[in-house]
Amino acid sequence: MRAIRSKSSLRCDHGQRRQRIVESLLAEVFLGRLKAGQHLVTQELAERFGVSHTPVREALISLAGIGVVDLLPNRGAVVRSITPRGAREICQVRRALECEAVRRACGRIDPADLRAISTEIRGLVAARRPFPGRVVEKARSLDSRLHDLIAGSCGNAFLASELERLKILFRAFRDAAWEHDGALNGFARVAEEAREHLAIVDALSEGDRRQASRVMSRHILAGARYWSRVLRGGARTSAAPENGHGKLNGRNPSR
Amino acid sequence: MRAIRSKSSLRCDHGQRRQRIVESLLAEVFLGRLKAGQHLVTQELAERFGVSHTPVREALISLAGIGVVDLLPNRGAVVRSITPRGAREICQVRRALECEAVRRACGRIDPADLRAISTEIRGLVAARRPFPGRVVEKARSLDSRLHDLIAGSCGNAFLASELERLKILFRAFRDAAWEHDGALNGFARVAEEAREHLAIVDALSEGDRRQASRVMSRHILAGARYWSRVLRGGARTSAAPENGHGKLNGRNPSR
DNA sequence: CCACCCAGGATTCTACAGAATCCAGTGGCG
DNA sequence: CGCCACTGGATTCTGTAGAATCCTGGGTGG
Repeated sequence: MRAIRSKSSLRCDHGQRRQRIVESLLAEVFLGRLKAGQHLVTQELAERFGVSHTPVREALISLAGIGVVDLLPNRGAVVRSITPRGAREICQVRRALECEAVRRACGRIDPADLRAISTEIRGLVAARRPFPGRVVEKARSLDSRLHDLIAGSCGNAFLASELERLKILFRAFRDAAWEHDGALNGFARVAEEAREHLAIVDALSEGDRRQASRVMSRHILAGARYWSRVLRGGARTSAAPENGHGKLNGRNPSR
Repeated sequence: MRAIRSKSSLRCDHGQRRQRIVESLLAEVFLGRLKAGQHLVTQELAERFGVSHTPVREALISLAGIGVVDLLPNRGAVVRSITPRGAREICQVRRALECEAVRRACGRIDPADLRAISTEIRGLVAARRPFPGRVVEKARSLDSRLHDLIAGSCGNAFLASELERLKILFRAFRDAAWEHDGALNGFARVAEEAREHLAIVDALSEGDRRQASRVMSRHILAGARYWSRVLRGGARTSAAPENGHGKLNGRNPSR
């Protein structure tokens, strides 16, 4: 049975299956294909991914560690509800940490990196007409790069890893919002975001911690407001109320 | 083979073994029995806990999610080094989040709870002579209760769960510090801590967010300074330099 | 209404394959 | 002659699969 599987296929993803499954499931949650409250059945997932149930289970444990699913003893995993309230809560935490990071990064970032990213942001704003799809993609990538630069330069590796974790949870809302919104308000938001990014970069360039923290705070809150507005205006709420019938009582979460 | 094991022991914790192992390992890390850099071997742990290696693997994945161990692909788990730098980093993150929490908790906490905890703190300070051991224990419990009260009242469940996670990591330093310090500077710190706690409670009672955040920040930093001082002054550094020659050979048995 | 039973699924156990490390023996070089 | 790099096998550990065991929830009959 194992001989049937080609050796090369085993070699190439040995030790990576759990991670691959984690990423696939994350993507599905973020794309809304797996809705909040949905019961994740080990065996189904195993068949779908073409592996046995053990790595699936381990992937679910990892996801529970990240906070994407809840693990109920002897009953399996359910996708954690992403309520508007939960989104707000995550944004608040992220705001606190991003502000801390940007304060600490002040004066530590290589000015050349700042200039480079500043140039790119300006270029993005200037050239956003011809290829709208690409522009959105580029905007995401720039946002990610700026935040990574700050996290990486804040001199606190633990803080950086926490921000990375939050970014994963964050993408859930961002991508869901983009999907709902399409190109409706997206451009306005891209432009707004670019302005916020420039303000952050400027504050960093001048070494003004207080200002950097302030504009970062505004940036996170503006993003949160935009996403929440789009999602509320959209067709669905991304929350699943049907698991509220009192049975999944909080055995203390296994993480 | 399985018939030898008594059925009752199997039945009583089925579905909880992973959790039990996680907690045991956490306790051992915190008590210093498992030192930073130490290699955790699946099979040994399985034998020690009387289970197979699957739940042990899953427990290690959970611990990696918390951040207590590092999972190296194909090489297993090692207890994450607790360097002075890492401790400082965690403290910085915790400070940011505790300040955020206390700001949000301002005006939301039941005044009766505040009065009760305030009374207990004063009682602790007054009565700290007769039973020194008990006093330290009580001080820990009070600290924990105050922070839990704030986290639980900040109106942000996600923030509360993040703080809970940090508290777990935190205990590593705190308990290590207590162990080193014994009763040397402990009483001074207990008294100091009590004053800080009272300041926090007072600020909360008055609904002064800015002040609450300020004293909370000072409280966290003072604790960090105390622990770092004790650990530096103590006999060992709580980091394991002996595996620094790049090999990480797991020859030393894990006990 | 309560006790019992059954199906579905979660958890754990056992066995085995792949990968990394370790160690001794060998040969080259100063 | 002694020391170091390299190589081959042996060992140990991790990762995966399939089977066995156990738990939960719902249905059924008294």
